[in-house]
This record gives sequence, structure tokens and C-alpha cells, in this order.
Amino acid sequence: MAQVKNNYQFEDMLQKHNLKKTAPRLRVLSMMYSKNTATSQPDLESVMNDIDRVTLYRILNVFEEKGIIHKVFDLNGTANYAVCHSDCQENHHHDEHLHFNCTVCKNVYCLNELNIPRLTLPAGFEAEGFTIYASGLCPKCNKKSTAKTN
Amino acid sequence: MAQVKNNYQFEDMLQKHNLKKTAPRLRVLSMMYSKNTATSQPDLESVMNDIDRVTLYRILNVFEEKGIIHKVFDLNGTANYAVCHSDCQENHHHDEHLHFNCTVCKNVYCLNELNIPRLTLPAGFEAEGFTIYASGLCPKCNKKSTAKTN
DNA sequence: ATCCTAAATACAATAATGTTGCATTTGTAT
DNA sequence: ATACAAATGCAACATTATTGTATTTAGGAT
Repeated sequence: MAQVKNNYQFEDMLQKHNLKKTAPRLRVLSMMYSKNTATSQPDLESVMNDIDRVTLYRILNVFEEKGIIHKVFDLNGTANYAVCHSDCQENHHHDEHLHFNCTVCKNVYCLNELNIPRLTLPAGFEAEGFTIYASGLCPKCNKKSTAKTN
Repeated sequence: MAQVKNNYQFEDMLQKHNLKKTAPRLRVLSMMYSKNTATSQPDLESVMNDIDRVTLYRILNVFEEKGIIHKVFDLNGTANYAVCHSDCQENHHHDEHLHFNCTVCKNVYCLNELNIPRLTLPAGFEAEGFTIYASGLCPKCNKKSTAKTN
């Protein structure tokens, strides 16, 4: 599920967005692309504790601005970021997919494959973007809980 | 749009949930029911600055536990609370409606009237609840922005 | 009406998350 | 090799939220 990319591709991504190729940015990219779940600043900090907290926040912010990642809040209201599709452009995200927040492991999954139905809003409301949130058990935690009860 | 209730009804609500009828709680209920948008702790604090911050947090928390209100995060990730439907039970919310977050005034509207389509998730995922978020212009801000351009 | 007790509030302290300003370092174009 | 803009590191601060505890209060028992 996780998209596999090598370091050259990450360097290309940075260059394409006029961002300098720095070690912290490459490490963040590498980590985010190696997972199939969203990543928060605390997540990054726990792994890359030699990089300054603020630097991580700023990296996440530029990546979001550039359309490399998009923001999604988990059940606790903390910001998580997930890698975007290829069709995300700067300041114009196409993150209208389903975000699944596991109530056990707290991980946020982006289920891109599901296309969400367009909704008609009441008069006066003009929507720019939609996101669907679902919460429940992810495959991993689902397996664990059924294993226990059997 | 806002649900109109009087003080006796708020007292009944508290009694029904085995909560003591206190001035802070009644004031919070009164404020939340007078609006058609969600309310955050900062919102409450700015109006009821004689009530302790922590008290407001705790009131919001019990109300959520009891199913009187439900939590929804706005675009900034701050917790907002909106009054629930009558069919919300304790610890078992039926808040599967659309939350509309205005990008201008930042208000969160609960659009209960829209029923959201059931989605089938990929194998392994087991959803307990769904919420749809939309962001864009609310009727008020929509009117203002079109007024300007005309 | 008064008293009693559990519940609710106020206050103090602390934690987690996020932001801003500025000095220092670094990537990259020249 | 140099210079400059960009990025990082560090310090300080802001906001949102939580925990502990003393005090107050609501509501039932007497």
C-alpha cells in the first residue's frame, strides 16, 4: 500500500517545488512515503528527535502549501499529514477521499480508492471541498480483537 | 433554524441526565441552543468570562458524554460542540450528518437535514461512525462576498 | 428549615500542540 | 569561491486542554 520511492525521487520532488534539498526534508519525505497512514508532528519528533520541533512544523507547512501532503485532523484534533496523489496541485488539493481513523491504534488511513458521492447543500452554502471521516477498527486492530474473542 | 427552548426545558434536560442544575450549565445550554452553529470553549469563554475556563471544558465534556452535544473539529483543529438530535443516546451518538465549516467566518454548521449515503469500505475496515466535512462559504459570507463584487 | 454528602466549581499548576522572531547555518546560483 | 536567499536551530510565547485539590453548592435526608 505504501508508495515506494527512492531518495532521488524525493530530491526531484523538492526541486520541482523550488524547495532546497535538505537532510530534514528528505528524511520527512522518506518517512511519510514509507507508511500508509498519516503522520503528525509528534510522530516525526519521536523518530527524528535530533531535528528541531519547529523545523518539523515548518516542513509540514511548506509541504502542505506545495501540495505534497495534505492535512487531516484525527479524533483528538491533532493535525496529521498524508502524502497526496499525483493530481494535487499547489494550493489546490484533491483530497476529497475518505479518512479512516482507527479508534484503537489512532492511525489515520487515507482511502483514496473510494470515490465519494457529490452532495447537494442547502441554499446559500457553497462548498469548496469535501472530506469524509470514518472511525472504527482498522484491519490490523480488527484482526487483533477478533483473535482475542475466538 | 436555532432550536428555541426555555429555561425549564434546560432544567429538565439536566435532570434527565442526572446532572445538577447549576447556573453555568444552564447558561451554556442556553447559549448553545440559541445558535445554529457549533460552539467552542473559547467561544463560551469570550461571552461568559466570569465562569472558569476549566469549568467550561468540563461542562462540554459531560454534555458530550451524556449525548446532549457532540464534538466536531473545525479547520483549525479546535474542538467545537453542537447540540444533538433527540435520537442521540449516551455514548452512542447519531451525528452522521454534514458539518460545514465556513472558510471566512470559521463557523461550523450542522446540516442535519442531509442524509449521507452509506459507503462500503475496503476489506478489513469496520466503521462505527461517519461524518462528512465540507468547507466553503456559508450563506451569510456568501451574500457578503457577492455583494462586494456587484 | 437544617444538615449532610456527593457533585460541581474555582484556582493553581502542568502538558501538549502550534506560532513567531531572530541569529546562525546551508544550499545553490553566479 | 563567493554571495545571497532560504532553511534550520533556539528561545520565547500563545492557545488549547488536562489534572489535582480546596471550596462551594445542589438536592436529598432528617
